[in-house]
Amino acid sequence: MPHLMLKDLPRYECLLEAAREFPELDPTAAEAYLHLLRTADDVFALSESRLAAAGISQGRFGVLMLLSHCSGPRNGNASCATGPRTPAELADAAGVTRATMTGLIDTLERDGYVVREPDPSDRRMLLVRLTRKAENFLTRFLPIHFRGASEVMGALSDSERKTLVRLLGKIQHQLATLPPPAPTQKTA
Amino acid sequence: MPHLMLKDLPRYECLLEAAREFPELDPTAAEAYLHLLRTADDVFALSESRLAAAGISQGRFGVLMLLSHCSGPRNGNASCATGPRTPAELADAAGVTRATMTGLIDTLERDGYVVREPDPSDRRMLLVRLTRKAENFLTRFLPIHFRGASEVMGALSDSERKTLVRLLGKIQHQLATLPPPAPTQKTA
DNA sequence: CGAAAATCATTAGGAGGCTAACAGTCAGCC
DNA sequence: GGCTGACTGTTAGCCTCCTAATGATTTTCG
Repeated sequence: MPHLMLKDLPRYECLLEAAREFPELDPTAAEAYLHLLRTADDVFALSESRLAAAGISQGRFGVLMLLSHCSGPRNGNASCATGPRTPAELADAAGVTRATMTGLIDTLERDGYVVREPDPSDRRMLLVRLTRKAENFLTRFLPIHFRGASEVMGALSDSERKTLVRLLGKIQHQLATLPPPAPTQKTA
Repeated sequence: MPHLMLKDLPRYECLLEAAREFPELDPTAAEAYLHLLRTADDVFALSESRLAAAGISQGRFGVLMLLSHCSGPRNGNASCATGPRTPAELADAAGVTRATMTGLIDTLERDGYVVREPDPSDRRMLLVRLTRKAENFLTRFLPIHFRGASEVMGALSDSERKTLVRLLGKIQHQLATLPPPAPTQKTA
């Protein structure tokens, strides 16, 4: 659900002009910043529209993906081992709250994609399982999804992709070092 | 309000493994694709948390930004000329529906950041205007906002920023050439 | 002139986020 | 054996986004 606002990015001259008023505005930084958000938003929107055409939302699709690579036969591969099964594990893996995951599972269960089953060993817990319908959906849709990603990234060569990943990695690393924001003081 | 799901990106070996099952999955494309969405989501989340600390949401902030560079004195610069004034113009500029803009203006007006005024020349229309409170807010917050963007992009040198913008531009161009998705057929 | 079409902003209802509070269940520790 | 605390999933209420339908107004054109 992209909502970046600012559909049309300001042109570089506008950034330069704004920088005269705000010395904190670094034009090249702002340009890269806005392009990053804008491009990712467009990519996200395309993915979402494809999912919507298939009748599912990003959030729900994410849950199906998380469940898919654990409901199949266990592969011994340690790197891609058992996935989440309980609502709490799904929430942690997806990066949303448990309340949100409850809502997602509600709609997925209503639409017949998953079922909740009690955990025999701990009555507090539930186990979420994909239905046949969900497996059929994934079998049908995942090729479309992967092909879509390949098409988007088809604009870049292999070395360009590596460069992009490297630059994004630097940004990620920078994000990890930045302190969390404190509440803005009302009075100067 | 980022909700990318997939908090932890799959490792490259997992992509390779998945590619054995799905020939449509191009591992380097998927890697770049996921990193792009993930990084932008993190950047967006940081920005949102700073805005939340200042007591405003991304959507509302976007509206204030759109209104800010038009309510001031008219500069003759054609590149940064008059901004939107009516709810419909704001919705178009922001890339949201008019109904959504109505809701945003509702809360902004409730909180005293904007006022609605009737358009004297067309009684269907309204003019949205920033209040003194909103201008004070922007004066106080924009430096924080710009500094935040600079900090994030501080991870990259000037040439790296140029490279990033260039690669993102290629992706944007590719997006523009891709056809819009058709509804997924239920039957193969 | 007057009816049809277009455009305006809004409302209603749904989805997916969040926080906070809740009842049920398990584990530990006197 | 029975508290206490930690953990489970859920509920309730709020926010922002969407689509679709509505009423009011302007514009267009026969």
